[in-house]
Amino acid sequence: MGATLKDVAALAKVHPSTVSRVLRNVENLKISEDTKVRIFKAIKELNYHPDQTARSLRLKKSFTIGLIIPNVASPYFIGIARSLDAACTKEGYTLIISDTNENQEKEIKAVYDLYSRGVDGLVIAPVQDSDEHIQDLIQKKFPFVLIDRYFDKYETNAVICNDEDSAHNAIQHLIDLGHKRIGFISGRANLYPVVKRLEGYTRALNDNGLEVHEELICSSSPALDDAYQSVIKLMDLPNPPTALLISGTIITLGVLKAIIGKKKSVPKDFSIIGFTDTILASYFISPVTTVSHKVEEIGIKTFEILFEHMNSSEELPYSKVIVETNFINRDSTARANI
Amino acid sequence: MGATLKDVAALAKVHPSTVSRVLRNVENLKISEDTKVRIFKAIKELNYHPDQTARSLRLKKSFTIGLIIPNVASPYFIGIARSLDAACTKEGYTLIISDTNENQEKEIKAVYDLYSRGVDGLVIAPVQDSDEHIQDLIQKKFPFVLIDRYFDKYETNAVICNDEDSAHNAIQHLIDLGHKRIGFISGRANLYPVVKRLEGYTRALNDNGLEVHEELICSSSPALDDAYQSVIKLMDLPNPPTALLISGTIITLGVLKAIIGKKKSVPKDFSIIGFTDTILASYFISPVTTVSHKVEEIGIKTFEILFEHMNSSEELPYSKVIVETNFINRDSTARANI
DNA sequence: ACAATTGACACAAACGATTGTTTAACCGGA
DNA sequence: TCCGGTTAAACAATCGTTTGTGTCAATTGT
Repeated sequence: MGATLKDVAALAKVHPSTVSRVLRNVENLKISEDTKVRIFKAIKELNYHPDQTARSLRLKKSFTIGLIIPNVASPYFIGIARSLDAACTKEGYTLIISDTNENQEKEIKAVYDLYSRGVDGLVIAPVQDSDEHIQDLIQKKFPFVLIDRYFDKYETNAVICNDEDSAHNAIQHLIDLGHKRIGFISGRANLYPVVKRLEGYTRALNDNGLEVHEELICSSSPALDDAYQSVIKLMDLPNPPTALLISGTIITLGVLKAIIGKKKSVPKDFSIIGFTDTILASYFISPVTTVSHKVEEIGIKTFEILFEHMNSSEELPYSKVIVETNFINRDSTARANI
Repeated sequence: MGATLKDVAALAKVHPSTVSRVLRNVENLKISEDTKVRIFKAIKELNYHPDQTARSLRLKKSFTIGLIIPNVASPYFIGIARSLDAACTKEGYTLIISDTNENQEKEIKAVYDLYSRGVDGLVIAPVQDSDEHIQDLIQKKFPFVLIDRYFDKYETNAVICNDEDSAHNAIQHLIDLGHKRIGFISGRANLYPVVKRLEGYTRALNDNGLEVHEELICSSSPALDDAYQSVIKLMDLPNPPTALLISGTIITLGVLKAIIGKKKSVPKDFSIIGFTDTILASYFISPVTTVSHKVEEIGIKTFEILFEHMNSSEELPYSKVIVETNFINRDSTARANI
């Protein structure tokens, strides 16, 4: 590599430890102006950059945190990543993003890989197919924060959204427009947000004295074409829904594809509300009314919690933060034409 | 942290070096089955994970590579990142993504930060406002590959696209449809791909005996609203263009916004061709015909080159790979109505 | 039966930085 | 002159691995 502390020390005719102290600006330690100048000159001359690996080893701290998300192509997770990255940078941390592609094995590998690499903390949006690795982190008292998804069965740090209420409100909106047969399209059914949204959906129907029809609830894979197939099936029902609540950006595209494929239109034939907003939602074939997540806030809160837990000497209680959502109306809903 | 080599060695009643050799499966060194078993048992029991930081320090190799891109929200760069990440994982490398937000200062910081952190190689899509840090890497003989963008003034490893030809073909397509006034909308004009596309644009017009009108060439910032403003101006010209070549996904959205804002439609009033495809382009308000980049291939080629350069003892010549593009017709172009 | 080989491991020095502990030089005061 | 107290900087151990070199016993060859 480049120059080391020793090289700098040799050039400045001092001991490496002195260089280190000057660089770290150690207090209570007098260093003469003269040597300081010599040291800084040597650093410039050799273009010295401290070896972070050696520092990490010695300090047992890497100023690095790991982010494990299921899909880096998702505007939602990328939004969180950007916000988290900004927060990290501000405090001198580097963010390592690991993409699991919704694959549990990859997630487990990522956790242990990043752990071995000595990250100071982890942020995880878990696949939720298994959780022993999460429990292992808990038992190791390793600092981490769950985002978007959560395990009801035990406590952890977490930053999640008020999915239940958001879904409830969205459904209420559709009911207020006169819709009675409302479909629910989502990705993998075991994901925490999907579970909560479905609870909100069910509660809203119940509150309004409407029946829950199982055949209107479709959980597919998060793939566009699977969502497409689900919606085609819904539309082919003898008594198809007139409105849809859709969980996820890519899935929303699958829904649009199906509607267009059937020569129907939004909101004339179908009212739809999506979950997870992106700037792109305004520019879809039909702009889509969405429940928008505050990705900025999620990233900031997440870092706050993680930072606290990483830097506290005592053991802190877990924090569970719930971030509110915004309802963004883009007129993809209309009064039911009865 | 967790258990160390020493702990494992103590439990297995051997010397740490023996554990290390067993783990690394060193050849030419006989270890009895018995001790091997004892060691693996100890590893299991202590749930030992080697400290990569210490390994990196000793080996002067971190099995980590850094990717520096201007925008993690861009489907194009994220596509490359995913492909690169897959290639890295296959070879046991971890990818660190750093987002510069098209900011030169951040890029420089990222380069030195990752360098200090001991990445074994870098992949950079440079902002191209300055390049001393790139020259510094060259001089240090540090392995890196430029992607998407390139500096004509010196040689480096690079994986770029045939932007000049692609633009030429796209324009030819429009000319064949009878268009004579064709606009060119792009982000920052100094970017290599933009320069090359503009060259292709100009060459195509010349080839067909058409004049290049400076007022039809707009380079804005890469922001959606700036592109929007540019197009509004174009449309307000006394003699507006009938077709547009657009460089970039977000910019394409700005163009669509402008067209819709003016109550015009695609391709009836304007034929448009975008650069940089994404799965989303099919689902835009108007599906857009695009020049599609093979992000998969870019990622794979990039890793190949970097891998070679990282692991070669001798000094290798630089590789410059040019990846072809695909023209994806989504009927956002039509015959000019003269 | 004795030297030479080899199998199976231990020892110790690195990698580059940090930090508690010494040391050396200097100054003032008695 | 000698002692105590500062000041300024050197010394040395350490973080967890890796790896060249020793070492000691058992085995082999003659």
